[in-house]
Amino acid sequence: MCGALAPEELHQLVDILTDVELSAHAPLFHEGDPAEHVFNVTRGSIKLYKLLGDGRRQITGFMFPGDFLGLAVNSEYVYTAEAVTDVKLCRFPRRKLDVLRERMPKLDRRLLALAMDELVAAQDQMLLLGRKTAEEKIVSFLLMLARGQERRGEKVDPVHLPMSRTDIGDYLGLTIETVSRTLSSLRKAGAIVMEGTDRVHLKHRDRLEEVAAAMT
Amino acid sequence: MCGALAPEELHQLVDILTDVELSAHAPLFHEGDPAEHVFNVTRGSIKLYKLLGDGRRQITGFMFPGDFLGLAVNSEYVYTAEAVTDVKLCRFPRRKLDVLRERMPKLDRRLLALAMDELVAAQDQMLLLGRKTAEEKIVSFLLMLARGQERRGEKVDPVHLPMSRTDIGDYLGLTIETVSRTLSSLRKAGAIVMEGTDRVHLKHRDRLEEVAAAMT
DNA sequence: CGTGACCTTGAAAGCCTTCAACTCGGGTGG
DNA sequence: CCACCCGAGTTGAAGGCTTTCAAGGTCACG
Repeated sequence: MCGALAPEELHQLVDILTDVELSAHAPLFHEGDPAEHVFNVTRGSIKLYKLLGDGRRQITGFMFPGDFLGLAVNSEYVYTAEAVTDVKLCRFPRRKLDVLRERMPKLDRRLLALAMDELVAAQDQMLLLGRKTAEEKIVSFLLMLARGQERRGEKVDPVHLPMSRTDIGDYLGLTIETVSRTLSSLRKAGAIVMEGTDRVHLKHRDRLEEVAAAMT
Repeated sequence: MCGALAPEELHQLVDILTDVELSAHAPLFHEGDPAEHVFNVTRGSIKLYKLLGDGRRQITGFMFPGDFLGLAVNSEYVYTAEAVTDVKLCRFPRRKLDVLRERMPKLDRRLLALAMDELVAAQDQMLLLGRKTAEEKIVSFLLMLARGQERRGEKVDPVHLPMSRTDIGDYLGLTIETVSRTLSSLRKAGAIVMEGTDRVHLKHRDRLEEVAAAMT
């Protein structure tokens, strides 16, 4: 399944694509490491995060099959990447990618489109982190996961939560307790139905969309 | 001054570059508008923001001379842009840009580099919004402005705050009162010296850097 | 069936917000 | 010329949402 990034451009170079497997919670690379590879997730999920000096953590994104990662500046990764679940990735040497970009200018266009999408997502996340309440954050998160499942052609219901409550909190700027309490209150309000701790059925999705966007 | 984006690529096409001037607080475009142009700030500063349904606002960035803006998806702007101060910009039709990108593949590379830088900044901002305290946010913000002035070759001291307290709050996920109180407390602690309401002298910048990064 | 990791729930505390009043500076018009 | 007004900023006090601290529950695993 290696080659999801740009099949048409890469098929001639499959020999330098390497399949990589990681167990849940295994690190892929750390912020500041020399950025020698870029990756494509083919299976499972990965979290990207940054740390403050005292250990506070902000997860900047979760990556799912089809997603591309390996953002670097000055040849260093700008975030840490860690497997959430067991993961399969496709690895590609950055130097080769650079060579390829020279030869195939269209690749830059493709990468630009990816970067733009990520940038849009990042800005939505800023709005979430800066201005939404805990409930709005949780609802937005659930909807985001649902849309991801839709986009990848997976079943939409139930929404799957492969990550821990701690991870969810570190993604939404909340504590684990607030995440738990908010899910409970949504459940008690009938907005969601939990199936175990990692599957959620969304009820009245249109109403939830309104909550997430703070439509009065 | 039109042409800061990519002088070498664009000098043959200056005829489709248009200088634009805006008064303070004038809107440049709104989220959802058809994205017909891209812009380069040549003078003054601009804020970019997104709104929730009930009016809550998150400023996703401030743009200064040399910065490029006009991010769009599906030909629509994904944020609102508004002049903070009187502003001069260089406007470029997006369709022409697309034509140019066809002819000059290297332009995509340039744009990709810009998008990457913005993405890195966006992730730092997520860490700030999700995990930093009010004091850490304000200190980080002042240092960010200071670095911007350095990068553009302006005087570093004092740091200039062209935007209102409301704007600062909407950028940092705080209220105007918390911004004001935090600046006051930093002043009383001797960490900064205010010169009017819009100029700040940073004392012990190394200590402030530690506060911003939460180095224990 | 004990153990531990993860999750949930309760109670108290705290940081930031909300509400409110006051100050300051600039522009305007009497 | 100066009183007045208005917007922006500051400061105080009370309140609330989320965090912190603490305890208990659940489930997988050895």
